[in-house]
Amino acid sequence: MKRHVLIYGLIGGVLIVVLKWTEYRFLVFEHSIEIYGGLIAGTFAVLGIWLGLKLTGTRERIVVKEVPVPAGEPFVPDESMREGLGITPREMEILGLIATGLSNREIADRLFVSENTVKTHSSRLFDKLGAKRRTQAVQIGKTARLIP
Amino acid sequence: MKRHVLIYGLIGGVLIVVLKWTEYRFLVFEHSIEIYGGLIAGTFAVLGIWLGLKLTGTRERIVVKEVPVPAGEPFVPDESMREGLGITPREMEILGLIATGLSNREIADRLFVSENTVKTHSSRLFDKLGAKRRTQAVQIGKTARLIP
DNA sequence: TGCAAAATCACCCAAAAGGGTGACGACAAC
DNA sequence: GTTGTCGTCACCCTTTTGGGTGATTTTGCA
Repeated sequence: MKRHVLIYGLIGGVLIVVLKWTEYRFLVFEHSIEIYGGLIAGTFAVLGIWLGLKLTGTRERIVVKEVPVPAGEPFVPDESMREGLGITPREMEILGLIATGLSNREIADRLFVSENTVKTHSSRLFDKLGAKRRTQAVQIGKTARLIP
Repeated sequence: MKRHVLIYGLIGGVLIVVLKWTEYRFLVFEHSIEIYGGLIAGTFAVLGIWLGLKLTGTRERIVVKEVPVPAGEPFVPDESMREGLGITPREMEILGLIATGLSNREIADRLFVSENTVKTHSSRLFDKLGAKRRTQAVQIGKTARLIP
């Protein structure tokens, strides 16, 4: 996003030069004020549109939607299943955080450990679950009742 | 969407008249070319930004509010939610396959399309869901009742 | 029947994820 | 005390993902 502002400033600088040139070229010597005005109007309109488009990259409208959710048991992780697979508590923790859609970096920050640590944990976790990807690990963990 | 362009043109026409007026009012009699140019530049930049803002469709960001409901139903994907987010059927299909833990390559093979196609589908899907990762997309899709 | 949306694919680049290996301290069990 | 598990971290290398851009074809609907 900072790049855009920079580019905008640069283009602005170039424009000043161009406009200064056109000023003496068309205005002073031929006095064609209409061309000058049109030029400025056109370029700035285009520039404005572009800026506006760039600026609205993150414009979102919040829509609150009520969603029915199955009420009932608050879910308890299957401890015996966890033990059976030889998954350590820490690995379970990582699995839960993976399931919420966090990246390794974010998990590392949340648990105050290094990203490498998270990676070894998840690596061993995937191995124990027989998963090749984190999405698969989540899927398996879900069917195994390790996570809700 | 076309209305905006029309309005833009109309305003442009009005502006030309106004500018013509200011030209004789301020420019010819006082020769303040800088003010004239600045005026045009400013107005058109603002106009352009406004147009750009109008042109970009507002993106909807779902905020799910969970409401407890008697559990038991075999799950039906929330069509209104899908439409509301502007997610296409094909993208839904990809979301479902992602949720099962498949890689892009595997999804591509299953749907008989190229991996690139799957990537663009998932890319747009993540954009619409406001997800940065596939695991997050799955999580969001789940809470939005798009997938079981 | 013509336009807009959807679906398809390619290419490049950067970031994230995953695999493999090795290492070190803490702690419990034996 | 030795052994084993657990949690921690590093480094390297490959694969996977994701972002961005651009283009073409299909198709559904006005």
